[in-house]
Amino acid sequence: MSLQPQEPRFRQLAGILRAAIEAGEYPPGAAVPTAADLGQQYGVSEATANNALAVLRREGLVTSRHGAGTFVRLLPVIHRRAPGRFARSARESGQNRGAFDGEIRHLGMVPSVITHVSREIPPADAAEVLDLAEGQQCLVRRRKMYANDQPVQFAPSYIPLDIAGGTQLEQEDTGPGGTIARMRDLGHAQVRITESVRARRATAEESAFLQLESDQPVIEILHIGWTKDDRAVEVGVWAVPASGWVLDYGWPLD
Amino acid sequence: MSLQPQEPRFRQLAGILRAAIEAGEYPPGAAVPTAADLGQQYGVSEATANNALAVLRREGLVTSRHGAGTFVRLLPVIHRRAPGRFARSARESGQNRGAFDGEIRHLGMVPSVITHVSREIPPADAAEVLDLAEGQQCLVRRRKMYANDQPVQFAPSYIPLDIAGGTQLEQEDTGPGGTIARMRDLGHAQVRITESVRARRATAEESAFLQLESDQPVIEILHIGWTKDDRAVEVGVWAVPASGWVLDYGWPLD
DNA sequence: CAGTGGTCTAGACCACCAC
DNA sequence: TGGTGGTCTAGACCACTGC
Repeated sequence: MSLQPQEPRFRQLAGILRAAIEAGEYPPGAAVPTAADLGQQYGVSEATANNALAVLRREGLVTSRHGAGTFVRLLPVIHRRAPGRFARSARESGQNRGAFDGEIRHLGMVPSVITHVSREIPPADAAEVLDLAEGQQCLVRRRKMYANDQPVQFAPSYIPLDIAGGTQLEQEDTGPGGTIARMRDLGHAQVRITESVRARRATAEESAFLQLESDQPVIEILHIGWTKDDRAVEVGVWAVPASGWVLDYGWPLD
Repeated sequence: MSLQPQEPRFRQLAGILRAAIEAGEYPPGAAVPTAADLGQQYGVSEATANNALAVLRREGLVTSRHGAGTFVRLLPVIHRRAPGRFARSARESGQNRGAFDGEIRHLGMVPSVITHVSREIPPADAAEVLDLAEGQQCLVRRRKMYANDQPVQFAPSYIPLDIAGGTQLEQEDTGPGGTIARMRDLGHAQVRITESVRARRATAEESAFLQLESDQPVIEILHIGWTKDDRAVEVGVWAVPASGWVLDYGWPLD
């Protein structure tokens, strides 16, 4: 098989491989041919074949293990149902992990979450939303979420210390109903959620945890919980691999 | 200035340029140095410098004009307020363009929209949501949206012909309140909206219109309008450059 | 140890732009 | 016509993997 000169060779080759993967010729977990093999087979240099594989890596369709090979991604796309997940009914099935649990189990995978709690100076954007003075600490609940032990979401949340200091919110396990229920108990009931979604390159921390290679972007969900007097009392700067998730939103129309 | 060997040179160089751009050293619209200049200055090959520029291109931070140079992107990030834009109050300021108009003008830019109406066989995903038989046509309202004459959103919407055929929905101008108001007049009032957001690579059509180079992904918004008997009566498969937009959602908490 | 991924260089070629 | 973007090759080097 040979390549036409109209579109760049590496892009054509990426297209051929993409089609083969989507057709199931290389099932999830399987190794795709090495750059050397591809170059041989399609009459291009190894560098060009590598370039084609890099395209697929950036799309999240394959992952490469240095020295071992290039493999079709294992994880199916995860759907996240946004408004529903924070409803009281969803929260009461286990500390706000109910929604994530369901979404992952629905795909036949085993979910797990590791929460690490600390006090830190939040990143500038979170500090601004929380209206914290420069350099002021807050509570950080850093959740790391996995499906079948593969990292799928990095979800740090920031809560002001005047609300959370010394309370159960500083425990790893916040008990039934999760942080939202505890904040309500403390007199800081959230009545409104906003989420701002964007694609951006990953931070070093996100990249390390999510095992992102090359230049795979993430989708950032800037999650904010508001009280009835419009104070932001919980801010989440959550990141998922851009290629691996679909975010579902819905609302009634007047 | 020289480069450390720990991180790949092209990535370090991309980081230096990114910092310079964000610091305003190269303001929007300005040309960044050519690959040859960068190679000279930082002691790397031209190919490596080009690779660094490719990183920034994929991030949407710069755009290249073949034969002319590489320039810092002109457009600021556009915020899209999702639930509010479809409320009756927003719709009544001019055929559903009220929300987009406001968002662009808010950035000090001039919005414009070109609508093209036709009958076509919709893409498979839209056909499935609309519950159309294979090969069956529907109405397509293809909206192309610009800010300062630069394309920013490609927004085709699909409506079944048993609803839209021969009605004002087949006109380019749907009148006050837009398609939602006309569908209500026709007895197909939408009572609920869902939107599914994902990042993916652009189709050929999207790529051509949005002038996406290299492998810039888009954010797809799969917008669905539902009637009270849970029929999907309007499906939009809308695409925006992933690097140029923030999507804002919000909802009340019980 | 050989195979593989990943980076880098030098040099080449072509298309396109501006002058 | 010269500068620039973009692609491609051949060849090199190193880190890492699995045997």
